[in-house]
Amino acid sequence: MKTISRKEEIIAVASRLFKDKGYKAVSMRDIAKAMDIKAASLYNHINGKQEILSEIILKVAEEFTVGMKKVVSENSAAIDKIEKVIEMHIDITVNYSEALAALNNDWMHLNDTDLKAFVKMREDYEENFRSIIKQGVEACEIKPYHPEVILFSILSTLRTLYLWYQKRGKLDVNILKKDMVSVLIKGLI
Amino acid sequence: MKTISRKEEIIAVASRLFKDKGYKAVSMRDIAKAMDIKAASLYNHINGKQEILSEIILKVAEEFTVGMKKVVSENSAAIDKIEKVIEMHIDITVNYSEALAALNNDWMHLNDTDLKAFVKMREDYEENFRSIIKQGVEACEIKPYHPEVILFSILSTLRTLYLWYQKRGKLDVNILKKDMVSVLIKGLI
DNA sequence: TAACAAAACTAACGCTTGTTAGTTAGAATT
DNA sequence: AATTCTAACTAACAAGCGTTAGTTTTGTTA
Repeated sequence: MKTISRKEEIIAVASRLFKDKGYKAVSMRDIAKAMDIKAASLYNHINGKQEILSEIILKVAEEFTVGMKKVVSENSAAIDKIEKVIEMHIDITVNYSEALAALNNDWMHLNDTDLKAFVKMREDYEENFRSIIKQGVEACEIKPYHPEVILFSILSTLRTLYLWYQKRGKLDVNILKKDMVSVLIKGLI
Repeated sequence: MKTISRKEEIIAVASRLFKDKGYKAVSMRDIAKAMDIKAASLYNHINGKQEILSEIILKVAEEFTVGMKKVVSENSAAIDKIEKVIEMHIDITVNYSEALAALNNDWMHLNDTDLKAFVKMREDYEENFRSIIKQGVEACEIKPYHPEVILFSILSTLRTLYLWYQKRGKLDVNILKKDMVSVLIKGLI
């Protein structure tokens, strides 16, 4: 009986519109028109425009947080952890490809409370990733580049992946994982 | 006697504001307030909001186009060309760090004519880069990964560099170049 | 000092924005 | 059959938007 509620439908439609034009450039009337109803009707299901943005962004942000926590708690080599993070990132990209645009570009339009929560999650995520890389450098699993540059390089690639995943016609996930892991990691060892 | 005109001043201030909140979230009154004048006064120097965006984006886009053309015309190994592209990207990032946010996030709000021009430049740029990589793979200078994945990986990193360059307190350019070239290229050969 | 141009100002325009109030049609429950 | 609930509707609000017209200030040149 698992059907999607009207609220989830609004969020899905909004995600798609936000992806193309950005949060501020999409009006409630735009969202309503895309659903063939009037703007006022949206308020039977959601409390406001900002709430839509929160639901989109925080849901995915929590996925990242949970995924990272799982990887960190593993008892394995740093290089394997990095591989796991890359694969986790790709999985989330595939499952939430529409939401990632808002997460990357419109997070600053969250309300104060949600903004603080988001920034905290993001900082923690980066800090965890940084620790894994440092651990790998110290254990000599990874070449002694500046950890910050490695972190930045991998993270930029993963964070922009959603753009290419959509443009290049939704490639096969397993092939994608294999290629990305190769390109991003092989140079480090 | 090279002083900056009022128009250039507006564009500089707008770049900074667009970087933080995005084109659509910044009003003409915001820009004016940041310059301690009234919104209407801006129109003594510029024709409209969209013109500001065009000036910001197209100026940098042309820098990239010119830079790429120079690299392509060189008579050198593919791997050296890639290195040159990376260095060129870093130079532009350092010189136009404020403008790059608009170029990356707000290009879709350009007017029809400028939008077409921008998209064309961007496609040409990517196509040139792709050719260099293919050439490198065929000449066995580069490992035989899928060229598209290599292109995507390098380009995402370079395109997001402006964010980190600002956050990490404006690192030294030459060190940055050396590290980036290492991390991005060493894994390929 | 008078004339001029540059660049600021005030006031207002038509339009869009997010949102609220009150109403109505149809389906589900009693 | 009567009631309640759900989800749509119309109409309107105050605030903010980009932009224009007309006016005043300011600084330079004749």
